[in-house]
Order: sequence, then C-alpha cells, then structure tokens
Amino acid sequence: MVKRVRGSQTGRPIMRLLDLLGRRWTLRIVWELREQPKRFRDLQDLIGASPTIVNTRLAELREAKLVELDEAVGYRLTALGKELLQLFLPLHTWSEKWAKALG
Amino acid sequence: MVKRVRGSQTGRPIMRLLDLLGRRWTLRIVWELREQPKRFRDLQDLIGASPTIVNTRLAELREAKLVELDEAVGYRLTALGKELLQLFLPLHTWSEKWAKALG
DNA sequence: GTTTGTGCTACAAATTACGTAGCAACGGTC
DNA sequence: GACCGTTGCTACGTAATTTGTAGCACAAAC
Repeated sequence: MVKRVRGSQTGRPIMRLLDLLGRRWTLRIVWELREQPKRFRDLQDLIGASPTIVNTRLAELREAKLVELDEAVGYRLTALGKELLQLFLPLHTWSEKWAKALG
Repeated sequence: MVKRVRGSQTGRPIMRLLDLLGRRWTLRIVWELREQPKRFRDLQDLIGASPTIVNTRLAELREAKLVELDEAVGYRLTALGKELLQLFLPLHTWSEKWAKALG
C-alpha cells in the first residue's frame, strides 16, 4: 500500500507556469500574438478552437498578466508576455531540426 | 457569413511542436525528467496524474523522440529531448520574476 | 511460493472542449 | 431612426478527454 500524493500544489512558480502553459491552446495563443495584436475572432479562426475555450484561455492569460485587451487593436502581449515569448522564440528554429529528425 | 477554417493542420513544425507541448502534463513530464531518469510510478506520483494519461503522454513523447525508456533506469530524455529542455531552462528563473510581478 | 517492483490496461465517472447559435454594445450609413 | 457589420463574449447540448481505482502480466528478490 503506497500513499499517493496528487495535485502537487507546491505553489512553486515554475509549476504554476508549466500548469498554465500546459493547457490546450495556451501556448498557441501566445504564439499567435507574437507579432501583432489580434481580435477575438481572428484568434479563434487562426487556432481553430471554440469561442468558449478561447475566452477561457484568454481570461487565464490576462489574469497571469501575460496578455491584455486593448480595445483599439485587440488582444496583445503585455511586457511580461513579450519576455516569455522571447524565451520561446528559439523553439521555432529548433522545431525545424526536430521535424527533420522525425523523418 | 464567414467561412471558418478549423483544425489548422498546417503541418508546420512549430505547430506540431506547440500542439504536442500544449497538452496537459506534457511540459511537466519533460521538466521532471530534466535531471535523472524516472520510473513510471515516480512520474505518476510527482505530477499527480492518472496512469492512463501518464502513459498516453509518454507514448506521444516517445513517438516524438523526445523521451525513451531505458529498462535499466526508467524513462529519460533523448538527445533531442535534452536539446528541447535546454531551451526551457530559462523558464525557471523567469518564472520567479513572473510570480513576483503577479503580487 | 510469496512479496516487491516494473510498465501498463480496463472502465465507469467526472471534467473539459467542441460547435452552433446568439446576445449586447458600439460605430457607421443611408 | 432603422439597418448593418464588428466587437467581445455567453448558453447549451453533445462529444472527447481526463480522472480515479483496480488490477494484470512479467521479472527479480527473498
């Protein structure tokens, strides 16, 4: 008999971050906002998710201060969001190498 | 009337990668394997997910050649997986800053 | 031969996501 | 002022995914 500890609410920042980013469409949304702000429906069409979940993820990202809504232009990355994106940019070139390795 | 295009199967490597990583527990599993190999149940306990989903994600990661099973020591990152992890390591320190910004 | 550890599966229940329709507010435009 | 398009967003029934628990088959240790 082994006691299992589930949920792992350690509260460590890295875990909070991985939990947030490890949800469907979250990474994708940040990625799509990398260049210009996007409207709600533009995001919806680009990633191909239901408005329900797009709105949910946007709400989470806004609460995490990674995304904000500027009524004049649409959703865009905050300063924090842009910092995070910078960390992810190398993924782009690496993914090409990875795709080749998969054959 | 606007035609919506859903699914967005562009096949672009970055999209494949974001799709893979943007599934629950995937990022977390890669993270937990960053130092030493881990056994199936160790992973399960560490992240607090059901064995079903742990196995599913591990299968996806193995197919993506990011993780492999060495029967002697358990699951571990492949060379590709380690490369990917290197790109993610800065997240650790950044997440601390992010957590402070959230207040 | 019984226990322990291994990866993994079955299956019903709970949770999450999807797809479609549509709302309320705002700005034109005729 | 009636009409239209765009905006962000919500309702809601259906479908897909995840969870939690139990347990299997195999191998090694004792």
